[in-house]
Amino acid sequence: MPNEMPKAYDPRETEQRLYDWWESKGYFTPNIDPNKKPFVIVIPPPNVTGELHHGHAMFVTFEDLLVRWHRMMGEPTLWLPGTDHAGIATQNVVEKALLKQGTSRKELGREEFVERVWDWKAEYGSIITRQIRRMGASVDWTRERFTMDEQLSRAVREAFVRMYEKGLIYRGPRLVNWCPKDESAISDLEVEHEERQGNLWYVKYPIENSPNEFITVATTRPETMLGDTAVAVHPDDERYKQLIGKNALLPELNRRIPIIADESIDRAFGTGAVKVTPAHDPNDYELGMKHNLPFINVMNTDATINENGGPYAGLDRYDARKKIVADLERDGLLAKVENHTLSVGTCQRCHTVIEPLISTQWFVKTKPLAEPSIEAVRSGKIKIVPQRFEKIYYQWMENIRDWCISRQLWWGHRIPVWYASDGSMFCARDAADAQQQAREKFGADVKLVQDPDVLDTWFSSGLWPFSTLGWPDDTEDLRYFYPGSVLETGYDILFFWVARMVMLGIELMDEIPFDTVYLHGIMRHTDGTKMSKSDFRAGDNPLDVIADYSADALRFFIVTSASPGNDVRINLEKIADARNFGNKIWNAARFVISNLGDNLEQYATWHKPDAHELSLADRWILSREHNLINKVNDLFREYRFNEAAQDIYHFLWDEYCDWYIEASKVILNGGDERAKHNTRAVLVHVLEHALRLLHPMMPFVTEEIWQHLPHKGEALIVAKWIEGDKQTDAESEAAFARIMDAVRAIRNARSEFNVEPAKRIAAIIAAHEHAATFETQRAVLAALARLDAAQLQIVSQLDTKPENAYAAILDSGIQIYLPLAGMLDLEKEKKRIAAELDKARADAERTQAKLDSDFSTKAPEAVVNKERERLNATRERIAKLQEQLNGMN
RNA sequence: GGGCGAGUAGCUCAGCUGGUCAGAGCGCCUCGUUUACACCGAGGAGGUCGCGGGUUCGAUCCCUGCCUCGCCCA
Repeated sequence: MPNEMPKAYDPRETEQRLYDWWESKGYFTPNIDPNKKPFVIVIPPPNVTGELHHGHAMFVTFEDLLVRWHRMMGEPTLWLPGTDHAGIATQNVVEKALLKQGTSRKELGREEFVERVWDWKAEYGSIITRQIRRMGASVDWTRERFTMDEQLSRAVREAFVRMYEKGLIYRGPRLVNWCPKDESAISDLEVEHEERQGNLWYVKYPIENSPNEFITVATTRPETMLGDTAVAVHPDDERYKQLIGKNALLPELNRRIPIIADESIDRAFGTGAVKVTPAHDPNDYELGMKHNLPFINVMNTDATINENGGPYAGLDRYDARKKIVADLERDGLLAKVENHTLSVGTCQRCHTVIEPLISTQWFVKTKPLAEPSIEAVRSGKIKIVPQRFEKIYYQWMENIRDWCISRQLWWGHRIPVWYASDGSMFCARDAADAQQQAREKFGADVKLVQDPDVLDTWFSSGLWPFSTLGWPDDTEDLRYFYPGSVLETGYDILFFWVARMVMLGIELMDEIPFDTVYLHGIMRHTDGTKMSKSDFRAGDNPLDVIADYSADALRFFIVTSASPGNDVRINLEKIADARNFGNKIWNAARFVISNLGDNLEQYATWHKPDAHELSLADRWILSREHNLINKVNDLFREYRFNEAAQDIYHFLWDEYCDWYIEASKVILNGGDERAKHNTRAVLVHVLEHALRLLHPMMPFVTEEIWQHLPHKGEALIVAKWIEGDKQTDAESEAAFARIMDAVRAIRNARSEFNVEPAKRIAAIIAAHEHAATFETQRAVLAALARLDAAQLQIVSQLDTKPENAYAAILDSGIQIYLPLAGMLDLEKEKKRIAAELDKARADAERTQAKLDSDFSTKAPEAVVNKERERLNATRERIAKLQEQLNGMN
């Protein structure tokens, strides 16, 4: 098996097979060990509205990375999957689908409609879980949940009842955001504000008993005039002072309304006088409360004008607007019309312009919940990463308003409140309990009717970190896995979801739901638009990208492209590059395995040979590997996964493949069996360690390669993570860096002079104090720079300069001569050397000036020393360049 | 009105607590059938790090003002 590695890695076959294998082995399910602290993430449950897009791939990528990392560290790791019923959103998509089928929600009736939604949920729920599997998510499917599961629904009722009994949930008429299309209230958060072009109409309101006198008000919504119950001006406004206390006559309806004064009126807006419509505007609502004005609702739930609108009753709000404006104009009461940009609120789900409407709804009193939630972050008990989101969190929490949680929808958790015919209200965990309460009150059984409304989806999502673990029951899972560890999600649902979980977790569990919030950015199309389920475009489905490039490639692209908290644009070229990377390490592994000989098993365990038994390249790559391990550990802990990914990429591609493997060929093709053995061991060991570091990002290709490599243990997914406490070997790194410099210089010259790639050339290297080391690397130099080993001279000093030779003088002062007789143009060479000399001199001068300045007294000693050393090296190089130039004259 | 983020090579973007940091990938140019890989290898060109001040021995990275774009909240 191990040696049967095809030339190109085939992810299509591999990924599916490995996922099934992992799952069947039970690796995704944690073992509850009371002696260990578990690592817990609950999935942000995707809405069952439709298929997942790349934005979901983003959370899968980061959460799976965290989870695989912690699992490898030996922590009992739970990543709990599930989906959200997404009340209003799902109801909307199903309604749209019904419309296409020529029917409608209302035509079907509540029961039949809800059944259709369950069908929808079944279909898309399974598509979603299939998508999550294909992305490689190591979630514990044995604990999969849905927000409308019976147990989770019980949690919702329990939470409602407890909070109701505590006075944290109340019911009452308030001005709410009303969506006329959904015919439901929505919360403040579900209103999206957008700038639109509109008009400002100036309307003349006649003054009572003064037929030729008017007060002109400016309004952006003339139709609400029907509900006006006052005109307001600023108390100090000289223009209107004499009118305060008088009455105006509402045009067209001829209602008598008072002219009142209030400090909040902006004298600069319009005419400085405004109409007051307490039942249809948030500011006017406040004014109405303050001045005890009547509240006249002029609209039906579908935004048509109701009977209070007199002659306009029955008209749609915009038709009414047109007619009212026309009538005003006819009556000479329209002073003027201006263009005006205004901000309108629209429904997040259906983009209908929302209508502020007075309606009896259920609310959560949020202040008492927000206070401890603010404190949880302020005290550091909850950490938000990146930290800048903490400020945003505070701003929202500190200005929080009560949360309207009732929805006039059919899909969702019914509000657990029952009414008797006299209006008495019974909040209960179930119908029987409500009946019992009623019996106690009335002394007899009475007919009860349950509140027809359902709860805001986010109310149940807010319970997700504990409802999924069995709450309100006292389960083993709840005791062991709550509170969770990290809550990972997009910053766009910080308020909708994260804040609510914190509030409800603290309130109902008396404990924060997680200690870290990691927020990632938004996935965007190439044109910068946000991906969304409601605007699903071709190419948005991760499965399509996975089919073309592999899940590993998609994931690695996401990890490398998403710097913490920043948005990402989907980029197929980068995904292709990530796929190429997988192929690259696949082929590196093929090389390694094919060079191990027959007894592979001896390389399954790493025994580090004594340093003197290792080649310079061996020591170098081991040190580089240790450096990588330390860095990746640091970066992982700081959630800087993109930087860790870049580091692993460059380590494997540039250092391991381009340099170490190439250097190892010298030994592998040589005759020193002992050295061969050691190099093989290093090749396996370093690759195996790198695979462990990479596994959380590219789980499939790493596992597949790992299974081919000699290894101890059953699977990479449960192999031990490598902690970052590794010693590095600065001396070997510097020594090999000089070899690399020499090779690069020779390659550069070869390229510059168009030396045939296959041609082996002669070289003289004056390596000074490094001559002995260079001598040991003779074969490596010859192989990598394609030198003729027989004509490679390594000396410490050169008595006479070779004639007609290309000269390269490295930063380290090492001189390299390539006898490229016949190819060299002496004059050109002089110019080249002279140019280098100029550059070096300028550099030295700059450094000297720096050292002569306050720099040397004020900068830290280490920094100053570094500059000094640099200056010395540059000076040595200058001397050698000068010498070279002199010799050419 | 308040707040946040972005403006770095042709493109897409990295750059941690200020000290070779001016980087990556792609694209571009020149070479290449070297027995892991053309989903590859070698070499190369390319940027006054939005603009103006300031702090500092030293700023892409800190402060301030401005411009452009995006987002959130009211």
